[in-house]
Amino acid sequence: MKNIDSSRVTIKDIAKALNVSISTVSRVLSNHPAISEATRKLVNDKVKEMGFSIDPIASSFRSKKTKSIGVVCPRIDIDFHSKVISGIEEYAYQQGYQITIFQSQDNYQKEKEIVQMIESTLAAGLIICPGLETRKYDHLKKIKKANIPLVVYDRSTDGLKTNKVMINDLEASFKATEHLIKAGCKSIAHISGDQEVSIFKARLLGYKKALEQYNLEIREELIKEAKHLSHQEGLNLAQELIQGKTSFDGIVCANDYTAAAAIQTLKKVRRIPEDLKIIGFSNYPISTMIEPQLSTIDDSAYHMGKVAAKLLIQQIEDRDLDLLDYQEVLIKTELIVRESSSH
Amino acid sequence: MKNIDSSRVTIKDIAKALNVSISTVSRVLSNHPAISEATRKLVNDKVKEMGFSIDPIASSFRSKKTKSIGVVCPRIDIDFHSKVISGIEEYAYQQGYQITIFQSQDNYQKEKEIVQMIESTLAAGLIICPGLETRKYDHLKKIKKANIPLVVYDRSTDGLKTNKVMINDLEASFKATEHLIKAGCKSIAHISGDQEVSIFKARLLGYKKALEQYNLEIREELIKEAKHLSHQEGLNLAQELIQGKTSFDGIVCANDYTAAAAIQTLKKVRRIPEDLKIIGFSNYPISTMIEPQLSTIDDSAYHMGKVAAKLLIQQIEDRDLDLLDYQEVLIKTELIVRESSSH
DNA sequence: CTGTTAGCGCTTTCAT
DNA sequence: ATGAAAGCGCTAACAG
Repeated sequence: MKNIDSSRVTIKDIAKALNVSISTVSRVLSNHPAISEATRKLVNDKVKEMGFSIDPIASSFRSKKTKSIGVVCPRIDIDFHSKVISGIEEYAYQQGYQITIFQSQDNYQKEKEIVQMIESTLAAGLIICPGLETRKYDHLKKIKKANIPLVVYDRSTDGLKTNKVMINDLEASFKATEHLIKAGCKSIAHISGDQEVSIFKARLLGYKKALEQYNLEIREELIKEAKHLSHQEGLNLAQELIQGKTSFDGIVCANDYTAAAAIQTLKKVRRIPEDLKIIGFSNYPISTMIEPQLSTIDDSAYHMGKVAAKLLIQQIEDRDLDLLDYQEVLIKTELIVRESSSH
Repeated sequence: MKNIDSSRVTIKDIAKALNVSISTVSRVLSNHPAISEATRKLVNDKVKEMGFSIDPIASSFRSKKTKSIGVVCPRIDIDFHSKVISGIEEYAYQQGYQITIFQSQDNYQKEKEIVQMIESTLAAGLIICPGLETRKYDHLKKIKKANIPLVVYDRSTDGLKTNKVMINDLEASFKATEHLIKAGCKSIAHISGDQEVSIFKARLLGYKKALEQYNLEIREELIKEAKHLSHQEGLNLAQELIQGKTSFDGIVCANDYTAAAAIQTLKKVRRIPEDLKIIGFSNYPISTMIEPQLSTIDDSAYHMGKVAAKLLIQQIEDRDLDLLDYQEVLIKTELIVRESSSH
């Protein structure tokens, strides 16, 4: 009758109803070993009967621990990030964690602000994909210093020793290029991404490495940089390639938008895949909707999210273990061969 | 020297350093009016000097208020939801709120579980897009009863009186159909979505309403349901339309994937837009990458997120106001005319 | 195995 | 305009 309006049942209410101490109730709730089966059952039954659920705020306040993971990415509505986050959420939820999401908009100031906020919020951990502008990592070093587990995904962070989950971009791009070579291409062009960004640098390197390894000449005039890897840029660069004087029979693109653009532009003047083979990167929805269907590299974004979450939660729960250690996980990508590169 | 390792500076430390009471410090921090300018400045300076920031957990614990908004959607990695969430995050962050995200996977049990958890977490509010399986709204009614502000987005929830933000699907579909009619189409087909889902029902209704209004006959054999609105279904249904005996000179599709499929299939046998005009729905990236470029309806997902967040935060902060009131906001969509329907 | 007790950092009356 | 003090619900020594 007392709690009729205060709505929330507390462990005190449970204890009183059962004539035990609040510690006993608290112990049952946290699965403390030193509790008899009898009282455990008694308490658990009462908990159900009275519809009690623990107040997570009070619990966090007291224990200085939360079940909340901060996630920072440039934008949520980018296909890749939304998939990664989906993976993070799924794994985290399963493990009893919640995720709180922030968008840095690739703005360094905002990213710092967010990270600082997360630090002061007593988050259990932080998963972040640093923005394009981010060159210094002091904000993340502070997180480490504050002893908050940290995982960086997708972008490399030179000089920051921390857990990282990344696509093996170099290997993936190598595989893509090698695939075209094995399909018979002798002169392969590359539409690359912003060379200020490590993953796009890696994709260019993978392309070059494959050419070298198979004794094909690297021709700079066949390498075109698309800063934003947009469809429109792809259209323009494909046109440039056509107009250039160096002939080519294959194109490795750093994403599927530019690859789709290349297909559209080039299929008007060449037969794909007979005379020209094209491969993209990321396995966007468009890759199956274009004709010919686009071969590509699946970037396993969803899987990456799961791995990032797993790595982080491991750290959170093994907090007492070797904190100085860190690992870099390279996610394997999958070559998906469709019509645009078949032979 | 005392706090050298306890890391966190508290209001107590500030108070001690200044020889004022903790209440004074607390008042300054919460902008209480009854504080002299002198002490306000004194405290604020010390706060900066000592690098103090308020402990949000302790604050929430004491005040029973949080700055955390729960967001529940079927999946984050669906283009539409990721855009809505992006909008929510942007507005919420600006207003000093954080968003905690959950995926129901369109699973009713999981959705209930999540909502219950959010309720017990003392969330400041909840924004939800109910899953496809959800037919009962008891879990949401409980949220309302617990006095937690609630906003539902995208899906209608019959029988639940609450704040809603929805696309005006009927009007949008009407506009799309009307556009084809005005462009000269006399016999228009429709590739519809799952008719168990209210928004797809509304799109079908909008289509029919337009035909009626312009005195065109509704022919059931020109209406094809694509349960999942996938590209493959689009391919199949476009084929069915070709093979049917009823001729048509326009197609209104319930999304861009099926519309893209229709274009691909039909441009082999008809001239688009000269002999056949096609319009999609949602303005997915693919709509500008296909040839001819696809006319479509922009669903303003990002804007919808902003509006949802705004509505919710209004409620949170005007908590004392008329709680029984609720509003339904219909988001205006935009007709985007591209090549596939021009005349 | 169980109970007693001391707070965590803050907000908020109630004084003055 | 400021201070004193109570206590939010829970955890975790410590004591038996």
